[in-house]
Amino acid sequence: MFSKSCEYAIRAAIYISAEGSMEKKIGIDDICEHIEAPKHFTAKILQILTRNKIVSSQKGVNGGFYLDKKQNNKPLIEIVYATDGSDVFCGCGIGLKECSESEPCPLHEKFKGIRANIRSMVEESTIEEMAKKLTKGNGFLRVE
Amino acid sequence: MFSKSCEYAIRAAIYISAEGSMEKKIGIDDICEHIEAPKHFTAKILQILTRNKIVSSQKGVNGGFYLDKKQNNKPLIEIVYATDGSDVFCGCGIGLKECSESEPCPLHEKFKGIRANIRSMVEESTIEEMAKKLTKGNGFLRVE
DNA sequence: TATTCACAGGATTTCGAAAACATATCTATT
DNA sequence: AATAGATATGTTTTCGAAATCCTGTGAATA
Ligand code: FES
Ligand code: FES
Repeated sequence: MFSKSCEYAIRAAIYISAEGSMEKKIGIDDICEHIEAPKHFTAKILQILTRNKIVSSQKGVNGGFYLDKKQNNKPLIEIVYATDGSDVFCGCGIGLKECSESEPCPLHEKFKGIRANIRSMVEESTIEEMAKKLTKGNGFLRVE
Repeated sequence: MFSKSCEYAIRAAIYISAEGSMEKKIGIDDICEHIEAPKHFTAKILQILTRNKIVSSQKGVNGGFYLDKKQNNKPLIEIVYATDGSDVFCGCGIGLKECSESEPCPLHEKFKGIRANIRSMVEESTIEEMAKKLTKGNGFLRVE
């Protein structure tokens, strides 16, 4: 459904939101350990999020990643767009070059509802809301 | 969501159901042209469907693929299981090693509903029903 | 101002899904 | 029985996502 990049991106953003702040920036090693993701690859993905102003970063000593108030309130869909583009929300469920109402695949009617649900899921969930689950102990970003 | 193999498999099965019969078997070239899929790769996938008794095949002159009455009534989920396994129906939405109720990811509650819908979609749609859309002109397996 | 820490960014490698190839096997037809 | 036409099967190649490596750049601190 989502690419690995996107999955890591969502997990990383939530972790940074839960653990970090303007005063307490989170380093890449810390992030990767807690979300169980490959370091260099994750660093690259965080670059993308930073360029898209979804997370903030600070170079140098005591540097790291953090989210400001505005960024905390962003919905997850922004992360999906930044990493995977809009394909998830408009592609055909069984691989037709394009999904259309005029030449729909046999699954189209049932699938477009699901696609809309996926969109709602990431559109209506903010990074902060997800982070709150972590803090409360109701959510996890890695298992074991 | 589904792998390329699975997408081609679903499209191929529906096409065979719509166009073929015990008397009129469908060849690989015919199939690939009408569902716009790579020939050799699709042949390999049809092997899998044949081994899993989802489609029937006949070698030799005038041979090809077809579906008997029982096979026509099978739900698409059997194709998904044969090609992709059960991961789609039980994996975590943001890539945790495993999805569990005891250590759920922050998206778990919202995602498991979507996952169930995907399952219903392929569980409640039979190959024959999908094929019927083609015959009626309400469904397509390739665009342009 | 020199040094060190941590992110930024380009270049490269790895790995598995996707695709192509080559050969074997089976069957209707002559 | 020989042949031609079709699927079956094992092997190899391609390609892009995923992951790594290496160097550059900015900021804090001593
Ligand atoms: S055409 Fe397949 S989902 Fe719309
Ligand atoms: S743990 Fe992520 S979907 Fe269940």
